[in-house]
Amino acid sequence: MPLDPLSSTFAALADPTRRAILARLALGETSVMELAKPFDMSLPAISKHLKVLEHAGLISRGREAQWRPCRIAPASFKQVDGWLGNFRRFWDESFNRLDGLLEEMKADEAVKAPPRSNRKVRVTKEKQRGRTRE
Amino acid sequence: MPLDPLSSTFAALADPTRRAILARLALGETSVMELAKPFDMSLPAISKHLKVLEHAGLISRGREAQWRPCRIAPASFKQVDGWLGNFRRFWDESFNRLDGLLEEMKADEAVKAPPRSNRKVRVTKEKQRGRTRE
DNA sequence: CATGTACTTAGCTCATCGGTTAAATAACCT
DNA sequence: AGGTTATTTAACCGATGAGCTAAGTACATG
Repeated sequence: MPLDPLSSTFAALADPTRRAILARLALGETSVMELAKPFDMSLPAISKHLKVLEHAGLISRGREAQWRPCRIAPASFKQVDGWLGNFRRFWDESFNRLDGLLEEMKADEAVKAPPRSNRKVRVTKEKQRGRTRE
Repeated sequence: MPLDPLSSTFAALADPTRRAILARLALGETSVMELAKPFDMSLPAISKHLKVLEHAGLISRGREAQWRPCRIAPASFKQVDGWLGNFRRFWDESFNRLDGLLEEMKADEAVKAPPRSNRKVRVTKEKQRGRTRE
């Protein structure tokens, strides 16, 4: 019965109302009432959607007096992107060129420049998104 | 009744069996029988899963004699990644540094090197993933 | 303390989903 | 033609999911 995290995250994303809520939250933290406004739907329905999103790790909630403000939670988004990365080579042509490019950059760096900052090393590590396995 | 494309794609991804099938297909095109082997599940069940994946645009299928080989279809993956891109700033720190970095690179390039290849221009355009709106 | 505001929980309905078995279809191989 | 292999369709079942209304909880304020 306890669905694995990735499954519950994808399930949560499979609903347009919930994706719209996330889109709203991308603009900033807000209350349940505020989130409910755009939808022609009862408040309990929204409440359920929020519970699903929370359970999926896509949002987190605080409490401020009688309000329960919601905000985007990064972790599950990151996990989804990580999973998606296993397939990135199928559709992102620049992804396939990236290894070569990084090699070239590192070679350039090593020969012609002292590490005047660590930014390029960072790039080699951080831009290699989407290669982690499930 | 006709769910929007993004919803049916996410729904299709919300099942571990289907994600496992996709993982297998990432290794290469193969038949239904082959795909079914790892699972303790009837063949019709697999057939249904494949139909869901196909409907979601995540796979496409050919026909070769009595086999109906399946392969990854890029389009829906790309769409998911595009949608996810709207939220990338919440979890990918390098994403926030990317604009600055690219500016710096272009500046460097313009001053110190003739365009011995177009690779860096390409990067500025193609690495700006995840900024399209739904 | 009483009332109002912001939510959540409970209990219901109906549709969809993931699985089953049994039967049908399709293409190949004597 | 008749059999084997690969895959789908049909019909069913139990569980889950999205929506509703009505009632409950929590905090704030007059």
